[in-house]
Amino acid sequence: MSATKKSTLVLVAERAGVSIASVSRVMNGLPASDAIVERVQKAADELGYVPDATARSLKAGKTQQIALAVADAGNPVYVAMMHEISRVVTKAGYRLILSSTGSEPGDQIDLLTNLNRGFADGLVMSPLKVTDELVARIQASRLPIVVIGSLPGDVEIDNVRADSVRGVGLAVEHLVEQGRQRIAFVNGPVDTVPGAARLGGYLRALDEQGLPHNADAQVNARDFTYKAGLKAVTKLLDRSTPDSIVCANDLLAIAAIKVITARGLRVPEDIALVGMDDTDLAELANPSITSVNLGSVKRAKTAAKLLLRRLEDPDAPVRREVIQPTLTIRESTSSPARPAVDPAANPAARQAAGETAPATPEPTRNQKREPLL
Amino acid sequence: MSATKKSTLVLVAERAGVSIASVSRVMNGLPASDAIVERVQKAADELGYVPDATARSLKAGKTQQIALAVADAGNPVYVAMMHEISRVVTKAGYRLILSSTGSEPGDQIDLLTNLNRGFADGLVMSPLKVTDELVARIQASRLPIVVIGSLPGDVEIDNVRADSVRGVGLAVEHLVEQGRQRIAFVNGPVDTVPGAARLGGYLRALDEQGLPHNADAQVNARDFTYKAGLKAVTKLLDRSTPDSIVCANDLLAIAAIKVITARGLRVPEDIALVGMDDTDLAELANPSITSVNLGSVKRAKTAAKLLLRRLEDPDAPVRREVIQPTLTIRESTSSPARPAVDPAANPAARQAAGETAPATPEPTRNQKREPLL
DNA sequence: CTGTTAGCGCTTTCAA
DNA sequence: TTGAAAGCGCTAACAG
Repeated sequence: MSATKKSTLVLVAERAGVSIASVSRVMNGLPASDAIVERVQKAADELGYVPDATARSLKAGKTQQIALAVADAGNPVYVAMMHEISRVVTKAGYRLILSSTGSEPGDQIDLLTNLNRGFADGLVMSPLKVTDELVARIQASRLPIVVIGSLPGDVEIDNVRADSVRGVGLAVEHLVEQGRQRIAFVNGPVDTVPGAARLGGYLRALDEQGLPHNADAQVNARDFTYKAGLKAVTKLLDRSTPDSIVCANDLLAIAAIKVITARGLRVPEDIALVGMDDTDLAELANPSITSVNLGSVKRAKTAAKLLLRRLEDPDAPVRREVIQPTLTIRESTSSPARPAVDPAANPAARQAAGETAPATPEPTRNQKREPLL
Repeated sequence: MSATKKSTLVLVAERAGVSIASVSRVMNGLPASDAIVERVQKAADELGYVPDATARSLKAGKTQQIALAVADAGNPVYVAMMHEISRVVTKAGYRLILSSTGSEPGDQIDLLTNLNRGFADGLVMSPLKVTDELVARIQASRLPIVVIGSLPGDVEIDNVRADSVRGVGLAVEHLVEQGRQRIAFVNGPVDTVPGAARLGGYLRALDEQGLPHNADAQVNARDFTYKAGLKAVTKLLDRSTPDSIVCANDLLAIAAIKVITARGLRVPEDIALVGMDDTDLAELANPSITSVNLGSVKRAKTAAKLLLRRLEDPDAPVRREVIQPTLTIRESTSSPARPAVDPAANPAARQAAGETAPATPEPTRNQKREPLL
């Protein structure tokens, strides 16, 4: 299986007939006479010597490793962020350690304790739930930590977050512009940071648009997954007839497509759909999903850079960055350009007009309205 | 930002009034008198002492870290494998280092050199392309390496692979059973290990089924991505009229759905579809995609365990495992089972049967067919 | 049972 | 310029 034994400074020094200090200098490009450089290089090559990372770390007090902790590793948006962080820190000469944690604050706290073992020089984390204790622990940490996601008040922690309130606002505004009035909301758990923020954004956006709040038009999935989304959307459609839905992430939006089309309704004609996170899934979906881009990649990149900055300057002032959202418009909200305005032939327009049922019978009506699930 | 300075064995020893050896023993649960245990524990608690991982590593010659190198980190199947490996090694007390590499063998070779720096105890890798040099380097590696994916001949490297030839066979057989005869194949690059294997499987399966080879019915996407898939499928449909397509992975299959529906054709009625890898995407797609499960999670798990085994027994015999594929049947190949009841009256049932539109004209039909792209 | 001591492999004064 | 030597924080002989 394996081969040549591991070679060390000492071995190289012996072979080159110099001191270990000289070998070290040559390996690090420090000044040395040509003669020594040459002999050391030769010996090192022959022995296939490469400096040991652990020994270096011990000596330097740095590991060149950065840890990443995300709660919901199954969500494509975190995968995308992970890749971006990996890219940035690798370029800076760091290795990335994946510290999968559960979604509970306790898990993250365990991780913080563990971090003190010094296996990494810093941490990027994106907690789904933030408790006072977690915040306290982060602040008390000996190692630099950058948090992705909203943090309460004015805690002095390097932080980069999305403006998801504004993000939901963009979604709602867009739908209103498309003539939608009954805008439902499929959220994840509201005891999570994103869940709470997105709900707040939804309610605020309704107010801004002068639309009424309607409890029946809101539903919370058990978590931010596709499966939970199926249940939530089913529940939603069982008790209300929205002309559009804002989903708190793209997975929930995909679930919405499934449920909607399974009921014989169409996206976007009958129900328009906006997702959030603007992950690859939004593009892959059929129809593709208009999605609020919360700048996940940019957040990831910024977070990584913030950490690198603090690593080289521990006394730099704390930075709290907010990434502005944008809206990527796709098929799920593209209003069908209908030539003649015959409400009966166009359920979306009909609903937009605030009419729940036409006075005259209409062929597809019963089929479409019939509750199926 | 930070807080209490780092505390070491020495600090704890001083505070407890004992030797550092005693502290070490207590921290490691080695025999010690109750009195000492108590005093050390107290001192350690007060100082918030946790043993330093780097120092331990240097002493022990082990890092408790495992590196993972996958070429195509964007592909959901690798993400799934990553999670599984993370799960398994974490449970065994290892940290996982993500070593993203490019798809070229050169990148992987660089990584192997780097591995010799000893930042990890072992490596799990899944190279997209395998050259003789890469194989040689793996064999010459001082550290245990497990390769996920096919390896040439009988090289003595711990290895776990999928039987993708059989996998494609399952797909083709299934389609034939569904009455499909003109089975096209959308592959990725054939200069990759999976690309080559899947092509081989396709040709062989055609032979076994007594179906003719048809060059027009085969196309290779530039890579295994959605985007490349769009192009490839477009090209395919421009020059042939298959009644079904086997796609070399789920991303390509999703691309196929897009292109097919954009042309006003239906999946599965006009063209049935089988993907490969059986990722979450296959379930999320609309219609959901029948997919060959190549045991990615099981492969990942097996690979991780193989590595752990070798870590504790470097002289264990080399193992080469093959994971058998299965087929997960979903909507994209479900033959429309027409119920006695009038399908038009029940859209959900129609959908569940995998039928997007009935054969006979029906009011909403045209709306549904309307291509959105 | 407990303390002393010698390294793990490296970087970095400090002298020469 | 080069070498000798002192540790980084820990574990594991080895004495006592």
